[in-house]
Amino acid sequence: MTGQRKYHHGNLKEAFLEAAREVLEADGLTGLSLRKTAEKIGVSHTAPKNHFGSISGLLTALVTQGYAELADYMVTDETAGADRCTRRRTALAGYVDFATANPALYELMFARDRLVNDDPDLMRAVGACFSILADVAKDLGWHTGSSEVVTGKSQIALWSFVHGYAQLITAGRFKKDNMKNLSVLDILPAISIEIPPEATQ
Amino acid sequence: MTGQRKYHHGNLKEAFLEAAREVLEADGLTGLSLRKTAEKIGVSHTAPKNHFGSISGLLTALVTQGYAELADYMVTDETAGADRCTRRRTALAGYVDFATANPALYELMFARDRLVNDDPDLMRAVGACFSILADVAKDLGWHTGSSEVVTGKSQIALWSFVHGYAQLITAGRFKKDNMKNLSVLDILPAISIEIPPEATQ
DNA sequence: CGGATATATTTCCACTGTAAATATTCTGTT
DNA sequence: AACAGAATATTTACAGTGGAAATATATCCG
Repeated sequence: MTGQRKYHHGNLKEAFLEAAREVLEADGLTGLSLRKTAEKIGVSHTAPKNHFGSISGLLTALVTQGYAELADYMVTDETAGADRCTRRRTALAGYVDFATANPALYELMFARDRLVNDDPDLMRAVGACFSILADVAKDLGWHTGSSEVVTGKSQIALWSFVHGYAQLITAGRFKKDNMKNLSVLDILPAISIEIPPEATQ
Repeated sequence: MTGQRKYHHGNLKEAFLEAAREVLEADGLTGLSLRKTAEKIGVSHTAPKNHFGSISGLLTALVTQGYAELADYMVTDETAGADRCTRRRTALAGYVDFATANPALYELMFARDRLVNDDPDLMRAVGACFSILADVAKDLGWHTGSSEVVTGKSQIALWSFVHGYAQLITAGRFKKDNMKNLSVLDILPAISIEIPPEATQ
C-alpha cells in the first residue's frame, strides 16, 4: 500500500498546499508562484509537477480545499438539526465569515481564468456548497401572481445575493461608512422586492 | 494646447486600451500582457509606461473604462425618464448584459489584486455605477417590525444580488439546466425573504 | 539483493514586467 | 526660422515566471 508513508519529503502534496495557502494570504494572488512556494518548503520548483501538473492544477487544488472549508463554515454542529430558518442564518453568516477570513482565496475561487474548471474534485466541492445553499433556500419559495411557488429560482437568488455580498465586501467596493457593524444578516431582509412583470415597458 | 494632436503614433493611450481589450476578450486575463498588446499595435513593449506606469495601471484604465460602459448599459435613453420600477428593470438587465458580453473584463473589474484600487478615476467610475443602482433601489425600502424603512441596506442588497448573479453566470457556476431562458429579472422576484431577527438561536 | 516505479532535481527555454539610458519627435518661445 | 525644453518612444539589460526534457535518487515489491 502506498499510503501516507514518507518518500523523500513526506506528503509533499499537502505541504505544497499549505505553503501556497500561506503565500496566497500573505502576498496575494499576484505574489503566489510555484517557485516561491517551492522555496518555502525547500524543494525544487519543478517538484509539484508530479502532484498538480501545472500551476493551474495547484490553484485548483487550493480552491477545491477552499470550497470544502466554505462548506464547513456554512454548517455548524450546534445548528445542524435546527429548523431551516436557523440553518439558513448560520449558512449565510458562515459564508461571509469564510470570505472575510480568506479574501485572496475567495477571490481565486471565482477566478475562472486560472483554474481547471472541469476538474472533477473541484466540481464536486462546488456542488456540495451549492447543495447547502439550495437546501436552506428551500422554503423561500417565490410567490407568483397566481400563488404559484418556485424554489429553483430562490436557490439561484440566494447564492447570487450572498456571493455578491461576500465579494463586494472583500473587494472593498462598499463605502466603509455604510457598513458599520452591518452583517449579511442585517442586509438580507432588505431584499423584499416585488416587481410586477407587467411593469416592463 | 496639447489636445488630440498626433505625436509619434497618435493617441497611443487609446490604441493601447483598445488593443488590450481585444487581447483580454480573446485570450483571457492570463493571456493579456504588455508585450503582446504592444506588439499588436507595432510598438515597443515599454511604450505604455509613460501612459499607464505599469501593467496595473493599464488594467486599471481598462477597468475604469469598463465601469463607464457598465453605467451606459444600465441607463438607456428610452427609459431614462420612466418610473423607477422600469428604470430598475433596465438597470439590472443592462448590468447582466454587460457582464455577459464582457466576461473577462467583468472578472477583472473585481480582481482587486491586479488593480490600483485607490486610483481616482477608478473610484469615480465605480461611484457612478453604484449611484445608479442606489437610485433604482430607493423605493425598495426595508420594512422593519415597526414599519420603519431603511434604504441604505436595500442599495447594498441590490448591488450584492445583481453582482453575484452576474459573476456566477459568467463564471459558469450555475448548472445550465437550471438557467434555460432565465434572465436576472426572472430571478429577481424570487428574493422575497423575511427572516425574523428573533429566530437567531 | 535487484528490478520497477514513484519521486525529485538539474538544466534549459520562452515569456513576463520593470528600470535606466538613449534616441526621436513635437511644442513654444525668441 | 531656429533653438531649447518637454513629451514621447526605443534599446538594452535584468530578475522573475511556468514549463519541458533528461537525469538522478529513493522507495517498494518480488
